[in-house]
Amino acid sequence: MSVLPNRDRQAERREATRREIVDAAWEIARRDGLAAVTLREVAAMVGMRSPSLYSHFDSKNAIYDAMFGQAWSLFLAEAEENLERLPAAPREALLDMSEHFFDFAVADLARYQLMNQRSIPGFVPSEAAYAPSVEVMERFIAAMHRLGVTDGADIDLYLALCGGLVDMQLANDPGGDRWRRQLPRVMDMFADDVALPGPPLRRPR
Amino acid sequence: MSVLPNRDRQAERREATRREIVDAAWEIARRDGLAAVTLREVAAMVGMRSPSLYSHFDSKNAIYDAMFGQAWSLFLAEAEENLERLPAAPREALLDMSEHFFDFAVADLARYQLMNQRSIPGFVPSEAAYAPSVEVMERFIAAMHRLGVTDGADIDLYLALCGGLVDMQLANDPGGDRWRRQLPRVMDMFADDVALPGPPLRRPR
DNA sequence: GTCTATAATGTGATAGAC
DNA sequence: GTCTATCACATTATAGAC
Repeated sequence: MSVLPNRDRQAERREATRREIVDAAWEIARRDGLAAVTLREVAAMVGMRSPSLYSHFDSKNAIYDAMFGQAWSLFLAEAEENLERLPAAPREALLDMSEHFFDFAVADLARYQLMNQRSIPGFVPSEAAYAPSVEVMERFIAAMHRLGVTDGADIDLYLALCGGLVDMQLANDPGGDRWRRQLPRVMDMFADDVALPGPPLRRPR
Repeated sequence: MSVLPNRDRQAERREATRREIVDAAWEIARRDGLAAVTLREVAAMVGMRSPSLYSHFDSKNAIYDAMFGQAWSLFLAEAEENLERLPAAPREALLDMSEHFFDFAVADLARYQLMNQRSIPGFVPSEAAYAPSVEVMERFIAAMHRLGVTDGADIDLYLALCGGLVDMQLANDPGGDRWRRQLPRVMDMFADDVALPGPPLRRPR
């Protein structure tokens, strides 16, 4: 009878190479912008010629797709962790969630553009790469329900508030905290509007 | 003595051609995305070969630069108009401004990306193209002052609120009004927070 | 000044040898 | 799985006709 190894070393090696390629693409994207990624430079960074990349990815967009999925998977893992350890007080919990999202977004502009803006013409994430972002959304909505926020419009609003602060921070004060420090104020405005209990996060004016 | 014509017909023709080129670029950008603009297609649309474009623009980025300047100049013209005819009631005025910005932004995704997001690697707007956006900002701040909003942090917040709703609308409900219809609510939240007088725009919950 | 013709360089992608 | 060779095409630039 044949004896199968319990680990597929070849598949592991292959996965490691795919990861190397994706990491190189991230490095270029962070340095020069998402659209500045070229297959030649990616290949050079991992010690290949560009055609060899096609043994690992079907196209350049397939690399973007892997980057998209990886970014959302990472955020999903962080969000699971974050949502489990939320403060008991609803307003504190809101602030905690928003700060976590904000810091993740602001840490990497290229990543944020890939995850949340459609800046690469023709790139549409695959079902598989999209899945973790759906999962994030489901868990986020569940967490909001536990805080007492159940109306879809309220959740839409919360997302717009966080996203707006992030966008301004990235566009007009990268590396600073001019918009980040308004998070407690905005969370209070939101909590007041949806009538969440508890003392305000900051002193009223 | 020499008689100079009082109109430079040649310069006029030249300006008209530049405008044709920019319009063609907008058409492609709206159809396929900002980064999908190619000199070949632009040239073909205006009946030229691509090298001829260099008689009118120094580079592809110079075309983006003209587009950037044109978009902000158009918004400046609209904003001047809008800011002159604001309702007297501060809350109504806030809503009016935000709806105007929102509708302008949502009407053209490619234009919004060029104006407000850095999605073209290496493209940095020139001083001249940037000028109208600075002018918009100055006039907007003056208008806010007239409404009684003078704190820089409050103005930062207002911009983030509007931008956040726009981004969500464009990304998650293009063509719809899922976030637009929250504008009155958000304007009330803001007006309450900065203690603007007047009745609320919408019925409190 | 404005165009056509052409070319140098760089890009994503494919075919086929090994 | 990686390479060489090559493709089709875009970008950018120069030379020269008109």
